[in-house]
Amino acid sequence: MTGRAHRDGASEWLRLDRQVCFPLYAATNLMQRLYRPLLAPLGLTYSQYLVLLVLWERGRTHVGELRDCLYLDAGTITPLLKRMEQGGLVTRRRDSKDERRVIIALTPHGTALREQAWRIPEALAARIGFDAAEGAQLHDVTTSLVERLQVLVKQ
Amino acid sequence: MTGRAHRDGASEWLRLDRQVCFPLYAATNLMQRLYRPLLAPLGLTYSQYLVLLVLWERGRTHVGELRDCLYLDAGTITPLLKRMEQGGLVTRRRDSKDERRVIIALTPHGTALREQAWRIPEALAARIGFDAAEGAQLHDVTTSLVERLQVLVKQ
DNA sequence: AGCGATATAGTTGCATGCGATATAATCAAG
DNA sequence: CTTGATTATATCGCATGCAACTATATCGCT
Repeated sequence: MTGRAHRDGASEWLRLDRQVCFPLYAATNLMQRLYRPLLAPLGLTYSQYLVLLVLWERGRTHVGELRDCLYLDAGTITPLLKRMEQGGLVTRRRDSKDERRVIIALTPHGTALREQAWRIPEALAARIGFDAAEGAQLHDVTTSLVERLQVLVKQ
Repeated sequence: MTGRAHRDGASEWLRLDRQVCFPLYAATNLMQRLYRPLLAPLGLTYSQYLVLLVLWERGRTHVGELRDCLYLDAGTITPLLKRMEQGGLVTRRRDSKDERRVIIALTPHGTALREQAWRIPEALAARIGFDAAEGAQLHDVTTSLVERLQVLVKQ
């Protein structure tokens, strides 16, 4: 492979508008910027909101389950849950059946937020103005990408 | 609207597997986890790599142009560029034509990294194993989302 | 020239997000 | 029963990412 071939390869592969991952990255940043003013009145960040989505469905879980559900690292989820405990959203206590585990459960305040939160995704969908087909396509493409990436990250 | 209707609405809108933004968020995190071990040998983070993509195309720019290209905030891009200057990747100097601006240019080291970087997107595409159609669909869907979100974030 | 408005970067404070490492509890093989 | 391996969280250091605010330079209007 010649130096010239390297440069030609670079021209193709290194163009910003050819990157698949960059619009994903940009969309995620912009999306969180749209969520922020909607979640701030509830005292929530986007990742805290995701934790609550899981808890509102399951009632209670443990740290590892949240980590797996949200595709996060242990070093991310533990401080996140401690901040949510400080904020009165969840409780953390060791599982008496297995003292390695920590059970995460909703406080009354965390439970009550559900009644205010359910309007947020609706409001956002309306604001973005997706029609059903576009929204479904985006959902399906990104969900299948997550499934594929998850396997690769685990090796 | 009754309390019962609220809860029914919540059941639909607040399910994690119905969220459009969550798989976007998860895919971005996983994707950066895949990039990290490829970029670490070059001493780069993902956002630093994106800055270099722009500079390899344009040669030199100023801070605001990078901020706009990458859809980042001023509070993100300035410290990022200072770290890249510390790392010997770029230079920062005031524009003599307009002292408000700061010109960002590549150092020889930053320029030379292009010869090692061009294999990264290729390697990643191969690793993820997208066929051309899937990759194109993902690119198009997320790119059009970015365009739409960009308008909303600017108000 | 003078001055208020605008544009461009920088600064501060806070919340992620992750790799590497540490700690404690449970499991498993003998 | 004991001891090494495994599992479940926690901790630490570093790099983002953003809102709010600040400082400086340029522009526009008179």
